[in-house]
Amino acid sequence: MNATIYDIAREAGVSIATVSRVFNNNDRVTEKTRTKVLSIAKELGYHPRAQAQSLARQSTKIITAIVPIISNYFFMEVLAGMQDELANHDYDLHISNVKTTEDIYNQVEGIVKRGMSEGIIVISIHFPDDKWNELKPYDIPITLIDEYYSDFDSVSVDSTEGAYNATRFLIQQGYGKIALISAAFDSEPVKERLIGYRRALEDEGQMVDEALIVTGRDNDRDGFTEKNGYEAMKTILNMEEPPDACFCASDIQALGALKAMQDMDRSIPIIGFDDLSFSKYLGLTTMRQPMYDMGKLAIDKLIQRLKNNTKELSHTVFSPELIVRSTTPAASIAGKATSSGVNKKILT
Amino acid sequence: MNATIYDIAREAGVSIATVSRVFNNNDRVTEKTRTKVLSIAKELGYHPRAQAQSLARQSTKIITAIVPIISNYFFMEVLAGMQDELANHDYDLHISNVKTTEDIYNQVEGIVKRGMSEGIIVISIHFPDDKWNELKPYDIPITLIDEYYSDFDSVSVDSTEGAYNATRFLIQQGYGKIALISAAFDSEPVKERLIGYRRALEDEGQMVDEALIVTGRDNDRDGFTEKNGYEAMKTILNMEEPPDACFCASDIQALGALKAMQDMDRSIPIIGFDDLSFSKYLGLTTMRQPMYDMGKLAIDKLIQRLKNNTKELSHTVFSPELIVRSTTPAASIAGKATSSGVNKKILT
DNA sequence: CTGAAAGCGCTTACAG
DNA sequence: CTGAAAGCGCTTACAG
Repeated sequence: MNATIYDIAREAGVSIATVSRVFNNNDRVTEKTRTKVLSIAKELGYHPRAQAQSLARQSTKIITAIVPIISNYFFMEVLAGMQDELANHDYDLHISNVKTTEDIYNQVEGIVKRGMSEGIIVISIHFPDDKWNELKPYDIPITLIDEYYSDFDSVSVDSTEGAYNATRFLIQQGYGKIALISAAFDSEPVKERLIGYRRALEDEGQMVDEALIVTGRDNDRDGFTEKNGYEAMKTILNMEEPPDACFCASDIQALGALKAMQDMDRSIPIIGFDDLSFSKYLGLTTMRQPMYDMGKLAIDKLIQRLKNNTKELSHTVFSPELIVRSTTPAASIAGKATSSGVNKKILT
Repeated sequence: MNATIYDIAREAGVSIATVSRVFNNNDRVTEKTRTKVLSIAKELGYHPRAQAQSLARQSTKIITAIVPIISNYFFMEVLAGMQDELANHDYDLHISNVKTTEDIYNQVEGIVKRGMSEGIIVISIHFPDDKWNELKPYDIPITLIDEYYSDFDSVSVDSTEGAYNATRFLIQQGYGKIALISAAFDSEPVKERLIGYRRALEDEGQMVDEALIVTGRDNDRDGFTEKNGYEAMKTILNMEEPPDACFCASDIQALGALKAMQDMDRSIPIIGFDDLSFSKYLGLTTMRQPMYDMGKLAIDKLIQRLKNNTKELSHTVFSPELIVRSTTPAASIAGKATSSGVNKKILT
């Protein structure tokens, strides 16, 4: 069952060039020859070997996605979008995940150098400009997701704006003292969300109370875990003077925070960030990142560039969209029962 | 920056064989030669091309995972386990997803034939035995996840047993009339769960009431969606004589079902199936599938076989573990308030 | 329409 | 320790 083009050629009484042409749908082959080759190929279970084609064609038809870790809802949704878009094109998807415990740049560079793929999508990896710059000479198209660098195509979300709007929304709903559940402080999106949070408060003439910026102890996945949110909310609810409402850096943490409220039988309004597929079913108000679309668009951009490397750079920055659900009732009505079953009680 | 082994050899004044040996850590190279080659390689940004190595070595160092669709929590957790285990080995992960709208077998066979990888993991794809048998002659190790075929290594979960125990648990908790929220009836795991559900009722001397077996209209992802569960639960709660409790074929549907209960401000005990990472934070009682471990184990088995193809076949069948949380209080106390905030009211 | 031959970038016995 | 050469399985000008 490991027939090669030579076996087919011999059996069919043609040259290997002809066999190759048949499999490449080259029209300069008689129908008769084609039929014969195909039937023999089928008989012998022949199929062109991917690596040999890649080498001879100098093109691998593979796109590599580099991700820091796979078990994360954000990546999953992005990946889903990538897969769906890829289905429309003649490329295979290869996934390389880099260990965040080792030098990330070296790992990324290694993947780029190996030349396994024709194009690369880097998801949620943050480098200073000079590092990205070092990657340019390899001359392989790179598209960034959740990151910006001037010389590569990119698609990202304005986290600062999202955090700003989330915080303002809470203020508009009538809440004065707003906490922030943060994730790892050295995470790039977290930094941006912190800026938006601070800016919103400042624009309202409020002093930022650093004690109100909390995060859980769990630092797995940069703190973007249910557990982290759970711990953070416990901290918040145990404060001497708890806040009136809370902006949470991610939906997954918000889920943990919601559970903490239930366990303590208390509740404060909360808004998340992401809009994961299950958030709708949690009644969670959140700032939506179009993750699936980001994945699709990134593949689209990369493939466009693969076709035409001279096309101008394209940077797309999505604005997170406010999705109001039931975890953020207006302060004026917050004392009353809500149908969500979540905000049963508002702390005073 | 597209230096090849020839460029390095020329610059270093050695043969390409020597350069190759340096990069393969062959010890029959003088330290001096090695150092020189390495420094020139670094200077020229050289790195062995993956495809060329694969072709020459007749080994690709790639494992392909074939999945029907990626945006599914089950796959995501399995994939996470695979990635983590793979990190301990010298293999790259390639992901091919097959379209369920086209002939799945042909797609799988095509992937196998292309010879891109040395080993294949097939996740949640179900074929009759003769189809799996057709794949044997290709002589590439295949490990099945969530499926069983006698001649390939496999790791799966006993869905029937899980459903049986879930149903019995509900009965033991004191509920008499138990509904089943099913997903697509032609899905293999769903079929098995249905069997377990029926068997449990029969063992209790109950007639199976077909009207109590419902599913939502949403048939995306075989019906394993929040939406499907939401719809199904609405149907259930709108019955003339609603059931006392409900076994749900998946946690993701259970999440939708929980939301339906909230929206209708009613509630019945519910048990799910999967134990997704967020289920804990929903307080959802469920039958746990060790998805992450399944992924790890599958990679482990595949790599063992890659090392020694004569080792005997290994089939692992996990038993789902009952995880009791707050959505399934005993009937005797169900009327009282629970701290979960979910079972606020039990239908009578 | 078809074939002979070079080339893709490596690895690896075989000699020395 | 090192090199010359064959080979991995294809593709693709170049001729005819």
